Amino acid sequence: MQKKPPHLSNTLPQLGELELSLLKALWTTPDQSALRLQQALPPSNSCSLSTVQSTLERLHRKALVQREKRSHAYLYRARLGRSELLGKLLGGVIRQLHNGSLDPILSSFVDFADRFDEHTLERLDELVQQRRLQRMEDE
Amino acid sequence: MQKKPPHLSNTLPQLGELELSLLKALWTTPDQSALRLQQALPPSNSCSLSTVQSTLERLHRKALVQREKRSHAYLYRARLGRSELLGKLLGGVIRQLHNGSLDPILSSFVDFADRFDEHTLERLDELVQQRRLQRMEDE
DNA sequence: TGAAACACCGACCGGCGATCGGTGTTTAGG
DNA sequence: CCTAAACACCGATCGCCGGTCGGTGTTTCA
Repeated sequence: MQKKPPHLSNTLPQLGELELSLLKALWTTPDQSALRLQQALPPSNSCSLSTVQSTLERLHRKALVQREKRSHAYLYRARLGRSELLGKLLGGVIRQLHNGSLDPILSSFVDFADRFDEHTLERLDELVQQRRLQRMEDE
Repeated sequence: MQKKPPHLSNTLPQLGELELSLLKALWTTPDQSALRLQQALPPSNSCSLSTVQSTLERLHRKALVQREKRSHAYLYRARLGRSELLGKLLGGVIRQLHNGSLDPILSSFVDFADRFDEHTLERLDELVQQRRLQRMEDE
């Protein structure tokens, strides 16, 4: 009933299934046309060329892909790598629940790593050490 | 135009702003009634009692809150702590982008921690060490 | 020059979070 | 016991978003 200053405050990117599929395809093989992308789509979400195009358009509006006119067709390319996007999404989720202290977040993640399998925690440790070293060098 | 086996495949919980607000309130003070929750709402998303009720209903359907009838009114309580929910959400995001190797994910997170501020990476390190010790003891 | 390849536009659908009013039903005070 | 307050429950509407096309131009090239 009431109006509300349109709901733009919140919102991490918010990706659908087809959008994700297309991004994945672009990570594997950059600079593809809409048609190529459509043809390479997993059968699970095959759809018309138009659908692929408008989905790419949406991704473009969200600044997740860039495109370049090659003769009269567009070639699309992801603007963020998988890891960067992941970082962004993690950051989004984290900011939503973040409460002043980061500890619960770090600890949730350590938890996650520990539960995932036998080796992930050690691997995380390695990466942390590696990053700390790298940081020292940079000074 | 085409129907599709309804879009239930994907989807991490997906929380809106009011839903989050209510969860936060319940984390701070459990076992509150809809009315109390409404009154304690930050002015930024104040709304009618009905709205609070149906939002709680949605959270209940999503199994994020449980409720108990106290005389004829409901008392609501979060089913997951902040950290648990965070873990779930992180897991959801990660599963979407996960590619076989977890490395990019761990590395994104280390990145995130490193960028956040000067101390977070060290704090993460501490938590990892702590967890590793704890794991050794458990064997 | 005509057909193929493509972009662009506008339309529709279902789902979801938000929002509320109205109508019951329970409860407790006088 | 009866009434007013406190509440649950039902259903309706809204706007946004992801997905889905068809149709109509426009460019390109054989």
